[in-house]
Amino acid sequence: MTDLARTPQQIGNLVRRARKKRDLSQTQLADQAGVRQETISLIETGNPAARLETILAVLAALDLEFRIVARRKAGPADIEEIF
Amino acid sequence: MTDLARTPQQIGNLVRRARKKRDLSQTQLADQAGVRQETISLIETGNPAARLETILAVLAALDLEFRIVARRKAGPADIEEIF
DNA sequence: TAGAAATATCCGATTTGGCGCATAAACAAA
DNA sequence: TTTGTTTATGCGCCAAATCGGATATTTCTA
Repeated sequence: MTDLARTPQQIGNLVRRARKKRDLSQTQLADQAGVRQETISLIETGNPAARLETILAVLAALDLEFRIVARRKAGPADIEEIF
Repeated sequence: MTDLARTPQQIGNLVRRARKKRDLSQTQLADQAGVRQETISLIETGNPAARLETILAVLAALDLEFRIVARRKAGPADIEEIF
């Protein structure tokens, strides 16, 4: 599992994976993050216009957080992100 | 400089710092990111409702990127973020 | 201190998130 | 297949981002 998050799609995929790893439904995650199930669905499917604060709330609910780092070349471990 | 990005404010601060380190004006950064100078201003001042894709575009223009990691306790190095 | 450069604000228009509420569609299990 | 769960959509609404265009306002520098 890569933690590279360059696109809304990648972020959505990571959120979905983290949620499932914790055995949470979208509704449960939505409750914890203080948003609606619909919003989780949109984020996981890569909604590019999601609000920053919403993403942050969802990550926090998953015990995750963003880190800002220097852009690196996407390596072999990131191949999955291409498709 | 911490790369912890839990709030719109922290993200805004990091963007501003990275921009200045590269000696770019908001207008120059805005051009590179394909947004308006006003938008950069809003992001740097911690606009919580910024669009995800806008943030990503700005980070890319600064050769930065998000990484999603497990939430950690904010340590001494993150004190600045509190104020 | 004057003038320029940089940043913060404002108007009107368009677009869209996220809300409440509701339901359809997809999936899994019995 | 049937039922229950989960996820994706839909409608109307309000708030706000972002845009084009422009201007205050703060900051720096010559």
